[in-house]
Amino acid sequence: MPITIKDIARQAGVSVATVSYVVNKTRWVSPELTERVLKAIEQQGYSPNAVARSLRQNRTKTIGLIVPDSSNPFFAEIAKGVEDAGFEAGYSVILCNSNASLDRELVYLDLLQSKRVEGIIFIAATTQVNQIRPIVNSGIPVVIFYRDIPGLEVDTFRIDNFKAGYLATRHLIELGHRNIACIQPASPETASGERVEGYKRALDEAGLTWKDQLMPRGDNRVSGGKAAAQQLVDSGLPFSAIFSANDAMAIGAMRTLRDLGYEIPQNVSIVGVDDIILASYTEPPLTTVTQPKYEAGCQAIEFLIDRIEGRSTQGPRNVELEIQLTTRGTSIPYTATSELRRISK
Amino acid sequence: MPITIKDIARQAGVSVATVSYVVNKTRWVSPELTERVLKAIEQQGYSPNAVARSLRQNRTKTIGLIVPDSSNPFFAEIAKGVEDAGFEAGYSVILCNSNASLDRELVYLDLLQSKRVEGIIFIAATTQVNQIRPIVNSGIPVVIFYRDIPGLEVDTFRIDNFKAGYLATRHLIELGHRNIACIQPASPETASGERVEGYKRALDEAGLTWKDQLMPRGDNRVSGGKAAAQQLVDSGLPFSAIFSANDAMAIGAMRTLRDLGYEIPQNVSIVGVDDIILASYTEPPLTTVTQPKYEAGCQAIEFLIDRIEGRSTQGPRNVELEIQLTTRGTSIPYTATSELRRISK
DNA sequence: CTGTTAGCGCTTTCAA
DNA sequence: TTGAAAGCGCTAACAG
Repeated sequence: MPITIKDIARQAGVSVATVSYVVNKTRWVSPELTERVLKAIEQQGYSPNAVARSLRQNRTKTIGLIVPDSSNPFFAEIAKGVEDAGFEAGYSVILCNSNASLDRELVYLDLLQSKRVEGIIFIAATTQVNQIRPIVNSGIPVVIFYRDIPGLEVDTFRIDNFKAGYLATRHLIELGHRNIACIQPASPETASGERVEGYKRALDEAGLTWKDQLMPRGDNRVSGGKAAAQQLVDSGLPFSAIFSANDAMAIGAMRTLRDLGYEIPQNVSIVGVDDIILASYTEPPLTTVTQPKYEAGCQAIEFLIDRIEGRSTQGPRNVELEIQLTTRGTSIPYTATSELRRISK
Repeated sequence: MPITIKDIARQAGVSVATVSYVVNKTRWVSPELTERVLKAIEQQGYSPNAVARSLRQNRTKTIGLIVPDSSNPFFAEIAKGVEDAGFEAGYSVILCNSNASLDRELVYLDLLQSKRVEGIIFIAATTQVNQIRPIVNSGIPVVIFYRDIPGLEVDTFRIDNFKAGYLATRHLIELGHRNIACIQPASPETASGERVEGYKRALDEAGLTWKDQLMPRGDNRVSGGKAAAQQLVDSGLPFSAIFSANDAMAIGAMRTLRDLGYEIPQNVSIVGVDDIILASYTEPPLTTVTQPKYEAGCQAIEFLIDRIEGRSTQGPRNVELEIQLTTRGTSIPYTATSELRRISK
């Protein structure tokens, strides 16, 4: 039996309306009454019931954030941006991990709608995002990350994955590498599949060819990178550099190669994509293609709030996040030792 | 103007009560009516308003999670556990980053209370956590991490920080190290201050002495570890091993030492505490004292729900999380080369 | 300048 | 087996 507005009104000897008005400073109230109200609030430790307010005003000041895995540093950065900028604007965020499960995405989408969040930031785990349609049609603003939903009026944030792959590969080519392997994502349908296309294009333009045996697939995690690197070595083909479709796999590959006696970058150069936090802390630090994460999170919720508060009513905006090559320690010019193989220890 | 229960009742030709009963399966309704209701729901795309329900039932099925920084992998792991176990139990979580600001903690505490969350998991940024008192007294269940609040009826989760420092240092002593430095947290009042006490005790027991010059302070971040390592080297005193009060500083120290020409672990062994994700990915991987994070998050929300649902009404439970030494690559036996200094590059 | 009151959408008692 | 209606706590007309 928590304290309600009535209790305060009673003690202060005013109407509930007056209490509401002083709490919200939403109309002029005489100093005397104001003081009596504030005193009563203070004394009783009154905390206005936001649930009731939300029902009445039809505003929850809450948004939902759906990510595949909030403990993945990449998404954690985005989430932090969302939370920070949301806080500034007076919005709370409900954190939802889909764990890359479509089912769970659906459950959460329903839940968020039911809780009447005023907007949703959706980082879908698969390209199959049509599930979002009913929500969008119901009129609640949505921002989608890294996915394209043709024919849907939503703001989207994404990077040019093709360009990312292209930039990374081009960098290796400019360093003089000719035999450049590629660690691909498990499924070409994933967003980072396009990164591989960028890789191919860069090779093409340089008059180089790509070979299936030098393009093993991984599961997008560190473990997948390890397995892929093993395949690469097992193929027996020469290579002096690797483009990995993401940092996690690049890091896995680094570990395996080192375990097999290769030195990085002396024997093989590696470039990733994403610039996850781990990338700065490998030894040597990983050269990668950076994209904004925290900032993207901030911007996403700002877009959302713009729509929520009716500040932006035009058609969908598609933001292309800026990417850039961050040269660190894993990529060096091709030299005679680049393809040297150490004896396995 | 979203669809309400009335709209469904009207179309189905039943009372709103009946709609409510079929939606919640909370009393028997004849198959005919049930079907009519479900059809109407389907057709109109009705989503029950959880806000109204919460107001009526006085239950929000929501908990608040306050962490210093959700993008810090350590807290991110805990948060993931909270979210996962919360989801299983049907609870949503509002994510709150205090950014280590007392002010922001207070704002969030107020906000959560206002939103009528049913429980709060609070990872305070400072030891100054009395701010939580009013909330606890208001009757809402709270779980506190890593802090002690004498005289307050809250469940707490913590690790034995003294033991962590002791275990780590003991390990180095057993490896034959005699000159063991310590990188301390900036403020001895922080929880990890006790870790330093454990360090001292281990030295004492081994008949070793500690010197202030070999105990520089850092700011608990990677950068602080770098500065501290520099101080250590500048002191000119010999040391063959370092105990760092946390992993972040240990990682910073590793980088600086390596930059100064030391090899790790050949010239100096390092042990940290926390086992943050980065610790597995340094080169070599960091020896550290591990504590459960994801599991602790799960358990914390389960405790909370036990109280919320009245399943546990006894006095406060104080959980001591199990810690253990995880030996990886940065700690090796003392040898003649352990104190060798490389020429700075 | 302040108070009265309807009503937000839902659950649940009570009555039929 | 179902429905009518009160009421959760608050806001915001409207009235005075």
